[in-house]
Amino acid sequence: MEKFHNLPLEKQRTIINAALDAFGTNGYKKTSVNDIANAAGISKAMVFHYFGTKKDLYFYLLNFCSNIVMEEIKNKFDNTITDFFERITMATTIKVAVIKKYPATLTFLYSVYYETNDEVIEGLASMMSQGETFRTNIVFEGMDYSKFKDGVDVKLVMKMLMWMSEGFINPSKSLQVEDLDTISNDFHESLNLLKNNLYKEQYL
Amino acid sequence: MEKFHNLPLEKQRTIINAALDAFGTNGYKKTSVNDIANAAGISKAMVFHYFGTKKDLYFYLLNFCSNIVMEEIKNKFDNTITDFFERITMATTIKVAVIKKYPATLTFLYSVYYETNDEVIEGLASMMSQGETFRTNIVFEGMDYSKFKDGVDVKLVMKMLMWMSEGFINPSKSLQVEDLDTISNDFHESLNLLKNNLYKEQYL
DNA sequence: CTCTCATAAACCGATTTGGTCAATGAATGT
DNA sequence: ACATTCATTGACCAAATCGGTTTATGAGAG
Repeated sequence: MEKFHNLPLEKQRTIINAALDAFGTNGYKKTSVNDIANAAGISKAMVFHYFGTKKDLYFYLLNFCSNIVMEEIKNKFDNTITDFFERITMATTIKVAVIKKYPATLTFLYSVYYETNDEVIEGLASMMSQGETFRTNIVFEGMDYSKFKDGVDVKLVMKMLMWMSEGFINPSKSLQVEDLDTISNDFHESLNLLKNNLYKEQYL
Repeated sequence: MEKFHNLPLEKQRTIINAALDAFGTNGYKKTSVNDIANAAGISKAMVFHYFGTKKDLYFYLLNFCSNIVMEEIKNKFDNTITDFFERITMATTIKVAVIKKYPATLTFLYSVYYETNDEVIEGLASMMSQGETFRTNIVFEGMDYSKFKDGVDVKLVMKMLMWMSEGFINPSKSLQVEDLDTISNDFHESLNLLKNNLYKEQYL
């Protein structure tokens, strides 16, 4: 692996992006090392030279993405914030930051979650449950629901926002990084719109 | 093709579902006829027996799905409805109906939209543009935006709803058909919530 | 003028690909 | 009872692709 890390950072980025994108969209089995090499603009032999085997590469990426996400959470997550919309905004900001670093990170992790291939699932189980509980905790735990107008079904609002953020960072849509700021602005404006209309007036 | 249509309908369904699912999740090139045969519980030879070639099957499915969607639109679409939320509700109802008929229809069509394989793209271009303009027309054309409260950015609401419906029918999420009614109920309730809070009082 | 080492093309056996074909066997007509 | 039809499949085919290795090249460091 030292071989890989001796490369110029830009080249590392290119290769990692190519690999994340390939695995993320096609899964472990359907992704060939050739796919990755071609997308990265290097020869297939180099991939093996850097990472050993296809499986090694896969787990390297998994570890790599986990670190990115966790680091971003460590930097940006503030559990003292109890306001519903601020929490969501925070979560989205984290997502956007991750995507800006390596665009296919979430697509890849998402695909890992649904991976079924025998050669890799064994190494996945532990990490999965961990991530799952973490994710729900981060969004749901300790939030202040009291600011909503009476009659507003907060669980429903939550679901709406889940759907929105799923559509918002839809993997399949060839999301350009340049558009990301525009879109995330729209998203934050949407949150404001909701807040303005669903919170009691005293909290606006 | 007569061969295929002589099969019991249930078996046709199984095969089509398997093929739509496979092509939809893995694209044309990465989907092998074996994948489809195995998922459908028949031998690979039968697939060729029924459909000729892999490419023939692909275009058969494309035509099949287009028909399903268009038929459902013909049945359920009412362009005299100008109310924003009723329009959205209608569109969603159509989507749900399509999914109930053949769960992978939209996933498949979505994947066709992003297909890049040389062997098939040529046959796709015309159908694509057609579907695109149709879809935007169906949602945007002739809608009455005047019922919203002043200050509500209708375009933004539109985007929200787009995101919601994307997340709502997220292909990757292993959406069970049994859950579909529950989820679509939630979706409709969400629409009501929005309507109640974004429309001028006189229109509630 | 070496020695090292990143790199890619050529190569390896094994598997998989799209597609065919012969053999089976259940149904049908006579 | 026998012949015919035909859906179905496992075996098969050449060609491509698979994960992975090896060899040849060439630029850079000592």
